[in-house]
Amino acid sequence: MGRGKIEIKRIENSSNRQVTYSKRRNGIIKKAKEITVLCDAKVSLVIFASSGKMVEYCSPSVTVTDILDKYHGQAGKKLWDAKHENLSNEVDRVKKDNDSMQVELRHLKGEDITSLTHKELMALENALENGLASIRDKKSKFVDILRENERALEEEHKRLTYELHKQEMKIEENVRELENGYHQRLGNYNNQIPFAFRVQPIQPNLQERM
Amino acid sequence: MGRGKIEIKRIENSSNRQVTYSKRRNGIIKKAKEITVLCDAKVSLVIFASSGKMVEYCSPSVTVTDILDKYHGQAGKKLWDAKHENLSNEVDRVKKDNDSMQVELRHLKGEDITSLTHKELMALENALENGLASIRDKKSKFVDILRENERALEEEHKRLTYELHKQEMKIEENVRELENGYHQRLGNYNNQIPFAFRVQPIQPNLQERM
DNA sequence: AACTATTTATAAGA
DNA sequence: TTCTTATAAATAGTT
Repeated sequence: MGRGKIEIKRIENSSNRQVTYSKRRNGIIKKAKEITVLCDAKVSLVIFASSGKMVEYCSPSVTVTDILDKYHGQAGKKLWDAKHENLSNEVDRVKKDNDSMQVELRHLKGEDITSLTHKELMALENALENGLASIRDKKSKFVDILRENERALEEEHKRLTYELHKQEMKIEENVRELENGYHQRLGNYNNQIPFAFRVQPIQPNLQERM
Repeated sequence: MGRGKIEIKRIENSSNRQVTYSKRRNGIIKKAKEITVLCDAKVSLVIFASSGKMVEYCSPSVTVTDILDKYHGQAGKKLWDAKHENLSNEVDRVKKDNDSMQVELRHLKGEDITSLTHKELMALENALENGLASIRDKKSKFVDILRENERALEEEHKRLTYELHKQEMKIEENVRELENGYHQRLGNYNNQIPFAFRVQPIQPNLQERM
């Protein structure tokens, strides 16, 4: 890639060699940066000129630890971590917090999101907020209604039970009276009963209100 | 240097990213070898794919030990700092995660809903939908229970009404009989009444079931 | 260090 | 992954 093709062998002219070194070194470092960004890769690059001068490139987040791990197993990591025990502990602690919150979030959250436009989202947000609010409202009103219905039914039941009981008492009284021969009071008694025991719907509009 | 110019930014398509990684990794290694030969340089090159897989190139006669020795001399401190910085960054990053999750939780609970970003809104939308679904579910179960209670009460009411009606009939019959002078039947009649009108709780566990 | 003719690398498409 | 090929990028040699 130049005016002429070159063989890959040591450049004997020291000045040319120096120039080529400089150009290619920059080229390699540029490539290293690019692959880091383009491909999510991590690069550790160290180049020594024949003069002994060193240049290096490390992707963010790549450390010597990574290289040490390769050559010395976990020893290197442990060595470094020992010096950063506090920091590591904090990382672990906060990560634990993170995990528990992530669990909580996952419990509260739904499926993945398909791509929507901003406007659609805003509209959806409003709709959902309104929906939630009105549902909560509706729910609580509904519950109130049902509770009221229930209360009314229980009321009615008590009343009927009471009326029945009263009825029973009167019957017993009638029996006693009849046995005592007070025939003339039965007519009055009969007139007192029917009103209380008319059969009628208790909550005729209950379905509508739900 | 391809069919089209590309921006140096993360390649989102993972398959393209993998292919590009593979090509460029080979390219960088080739360049490293070339500069080694052409310019008498020494190169240590370690590349980690995002998958974690590592490849490396070291110029002949350069060992990692050599490089580490150099580091200890020239750049050791820098690397130590870099390591420290990485940990600090990680702490910061995880703490940031924490904060954002806390905010998200608050949002899901309906607090601080104003001023949300696009993504937050999308996530919130889903969460709200799920919340709605579970509320509806809970609501409908609750309604079922109340409906059942109501049905039972109406059942009871009907039964009581029926019993009262029966009672009334019998009373009328008694009246007729009394008027006709069938005094001896009243003793039997009196024995039939009490069972039906015992007062008892209709739904003793109603509160629990709500 | 700039310039540019050329080579080389590689993005996109099979 | 590998091959192909049009094109972008790197760079050898020159100024």
